[in-house]
Amino acid sequence: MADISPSRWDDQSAVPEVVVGRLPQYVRVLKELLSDGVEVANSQQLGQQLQVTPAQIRKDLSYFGRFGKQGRGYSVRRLLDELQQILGLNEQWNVVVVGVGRLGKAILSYPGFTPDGFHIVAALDNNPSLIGQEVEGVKVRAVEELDAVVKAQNITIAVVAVPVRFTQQVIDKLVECGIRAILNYAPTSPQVPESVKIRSIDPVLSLQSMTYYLTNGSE
Amino acid sequence: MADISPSRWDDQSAVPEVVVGRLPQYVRVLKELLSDGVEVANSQQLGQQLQVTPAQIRKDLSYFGRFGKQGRGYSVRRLLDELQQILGLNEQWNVVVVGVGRLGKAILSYPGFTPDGFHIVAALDNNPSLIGQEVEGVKVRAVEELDAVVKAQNITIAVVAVPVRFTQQVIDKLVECGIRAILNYAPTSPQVPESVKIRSIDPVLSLQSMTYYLTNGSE
DNA sequence: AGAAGATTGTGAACGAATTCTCAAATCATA
DNA sequence: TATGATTTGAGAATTCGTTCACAATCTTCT
Repeated sequence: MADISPSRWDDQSAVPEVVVGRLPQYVRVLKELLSDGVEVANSQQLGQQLQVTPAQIRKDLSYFGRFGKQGRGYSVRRLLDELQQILGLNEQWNVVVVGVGRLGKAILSYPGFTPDGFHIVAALDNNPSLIGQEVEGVKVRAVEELDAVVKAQNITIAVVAVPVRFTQQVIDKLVECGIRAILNYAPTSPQVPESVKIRSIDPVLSLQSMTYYLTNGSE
Repeated sequence: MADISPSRWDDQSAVPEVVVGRLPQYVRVLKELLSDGVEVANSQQLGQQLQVTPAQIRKDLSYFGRFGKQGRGYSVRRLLDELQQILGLNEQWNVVVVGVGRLGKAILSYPGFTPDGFHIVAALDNNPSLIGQEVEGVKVRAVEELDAVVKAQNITIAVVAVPVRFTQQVIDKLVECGIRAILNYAPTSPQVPESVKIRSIDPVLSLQSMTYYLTNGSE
């Protein structure tokens, strides 16, 4: 069954990570077009919306298949479906939030996750006065219950919103429990094994990379 | 005064944007090392913390000067100072938040901006029942007052936390007022002129780019 | 049905970013 | 002060990502 591949280090025709990073944006735009009643769009039009070249869109899509029609363009509905399939956006993803402080509460009350299939089904904290309380319809439980909660509720994704000094140890625990995707809100760059995906939400870093241009820009 | 340059499109020895994007992370790590009492660090050690190769750190820094000593490494304090200087992090940056809904309020109450020199000095909304109220010590004013507020309070950076459908028009207004750095929290990719820097905070996009690997990963 | 026009998909060319490599510089030790 | 061990800085080599260019294919119009 398996290929008689000599070296097993690198994957087949691996899709570059930058490409995967752009697909969700394509999905966004396609959804918008669809709700505007647009049935067909070509790479030129898509590129305009997204500020990328038509060639890039075509090349990106070509990693996954042939979704367009020459002389015409892409069926918005078809392409949207395909991309959602590729990204796994048809599934429901159960999410645990670790850390129910100011930030964690804001995340629990953020209405933007659910419409895209990300369901926050559990919340953990180590503050005794929080444990047992309900926040946004989710009962807060002790961090010690992590493993049980992850297994019981079939959780695959974790959102981390704990103070910096706890971040690494929390993430280590998450990895132990088999979590393979982490969204980190703490202002630090935690270490994870290669097999685990992590993205950090870090507004201060974003600001700091812009002040460079404000300081050194045209003057 | 101006150079007699034939084409004025590209800057001198422009620093790649990816490099600028990494500098704030270097600053983070250096601050941590300093507070741990570490006086000297070499590119190997820095790279370990940051998950980048030593060569990359040296190359990145070489765009800005020669900060290290052969056979020894970098003075943590010196390098930190230099990078903060380069990024303009010694200055105080005044920030306006546009949109004081759930998200805007969370941003106003986020304690992570101030220690890094980003001061939220104004908040705008178009909701009459919010205007005039104080949120986290900042009085909410009407969006119409944008221009006056930006001028009066010497604001250079804007944070946008309005509903998607208002985002582009708000950003257009900000650009008109001379704002040149925008941190956008709305789930959309707004268009800005080249001279304006924009970064988007978009947790859903981050999640969606990870589900790709959960769906198509090792199986 | 045939011709003219549009647009994809993809190999090739190009450009950008990362990593390699090593001379030059510094430090540590005797 | 000389020797050996480190480590930087930066050109060269390499890898990675984007854009070009065009054959193949589909649409539209007469």
